[in-house]
Amino acid sequence: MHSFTEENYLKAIYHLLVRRQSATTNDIAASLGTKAASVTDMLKKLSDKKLIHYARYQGVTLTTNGESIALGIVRKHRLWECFLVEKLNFKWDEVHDMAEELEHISSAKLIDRLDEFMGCPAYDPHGDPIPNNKGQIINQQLQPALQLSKHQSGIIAGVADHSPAFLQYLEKTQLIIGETITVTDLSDYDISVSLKTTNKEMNISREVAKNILIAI
Amino acid sequence: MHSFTEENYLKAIYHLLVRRQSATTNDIAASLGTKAASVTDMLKKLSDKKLIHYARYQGVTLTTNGESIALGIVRKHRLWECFLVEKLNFKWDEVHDMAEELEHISSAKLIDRLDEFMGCPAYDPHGDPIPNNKGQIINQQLQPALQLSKHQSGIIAGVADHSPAFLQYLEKTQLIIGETITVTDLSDYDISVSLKTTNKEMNISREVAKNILIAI
DNA sequence: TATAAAATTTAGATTAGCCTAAATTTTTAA
DNA sequence: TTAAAAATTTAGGCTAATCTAAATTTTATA
Repeated sequence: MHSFTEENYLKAIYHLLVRRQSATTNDIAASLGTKAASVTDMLKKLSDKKLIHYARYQGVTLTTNGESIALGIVRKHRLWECFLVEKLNFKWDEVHDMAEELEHISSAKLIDRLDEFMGCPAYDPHGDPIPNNKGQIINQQLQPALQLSKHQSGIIAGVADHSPAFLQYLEKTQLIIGETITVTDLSDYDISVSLKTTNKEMNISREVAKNILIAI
Repeated sequence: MHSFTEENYLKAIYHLLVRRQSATTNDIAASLGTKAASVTDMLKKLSDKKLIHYARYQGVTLTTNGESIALGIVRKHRLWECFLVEKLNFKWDEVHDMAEELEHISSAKLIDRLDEFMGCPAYDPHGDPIPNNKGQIINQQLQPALQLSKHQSGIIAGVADHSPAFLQYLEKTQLIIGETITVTDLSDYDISVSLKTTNKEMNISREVAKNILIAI
């Protein structure tokens, strides 16, 4: 099959394309914690294998084949996260590193059985959609809570920041997936957003509001 | 931590020491599917890391540290096999290769949670004992069914051959872990062993009888 | 629109793990 | 007990993935 390294490159490229519509050498290096020169080497190899479209100095996109491998990795990552949270009782901020290893377990049969065991979930614990075994994935239309206008309500459906620190903050303040929030105040000169949930009212920073994603 | 390769060497050495009381360069090479020269290279490295006791031309043994790493890998392998069989409904002849990958997932917390989730099983689906999280393992006293004398009974508790072909044969003939068998005939010039189980009587070859392990 | 800055690629090395072929040591057996 | 066979190690090389430093290309800006 493909090496862990190749899989990680394809996944990083996939995420960059989804989140920023482009994947450049430097961006890939930053997201993998390697150097640009190493990325260039790997881009040549992935290009030779027809997993990416690559022209020197021009950035990359995934071929159909490359994208389907990337989606397979994403599927495994997210299904394992479901398992870790729902069956092994891990918190949503604890599972990323473990899933980062588990996503490279190769058996397709295993992942399909795991999918079944988990009841074929559509979303992982962070609200990210799980590709099915054909590589089809729900195209989420979410917006940052910061874009809600005063008195507008929405349901928390995802996060734009997956860092443990942010996830722990949300857990602590009960701003979790599925919760309905209503913006009570939002002013230009104030650095915070006021909102209420089912149980309480609170203030969050604009930075936090930017990273809480609302279903449209 | 340690590389997958190092872990695989330590595990192979552990199994050789358990099964044959010695681990030589050629044996290690054979069990890992590599060449003796490669093994020598790795033995030097493991010795430098104080994971094995190694003197040129003399074979190896594990240090306390090396053995505890090996037992950790064995623990993970066998717990994942339990999970695959009991939760994901795989057959006992299908799980080896998947467990071979899963055993390298590093998180100790994950494996302890998995242990708990599975109800802290003492044995894996093939009857092999599972080390606890302190590296303690039940020392099994088993004997090949071939050593039973005529009219003697015993309970199948393990297998000496883990190959899918052998496991499938046992499955098909219902000679599975926990089954009580009684030897009805066993003669020097006959190449087969006659026995009866709860439901039926049958003949098995001496080769098969040698690989079925009975609790003493 | 030239030129400085930023981004990217190339060149040349390094490390882990593996290999083959040759040399060495140990074991076996005549 | 010594010569042949077997086991093991050494020597020298290969590949994948990484790095730094230097060269090249693109982009931004004065």
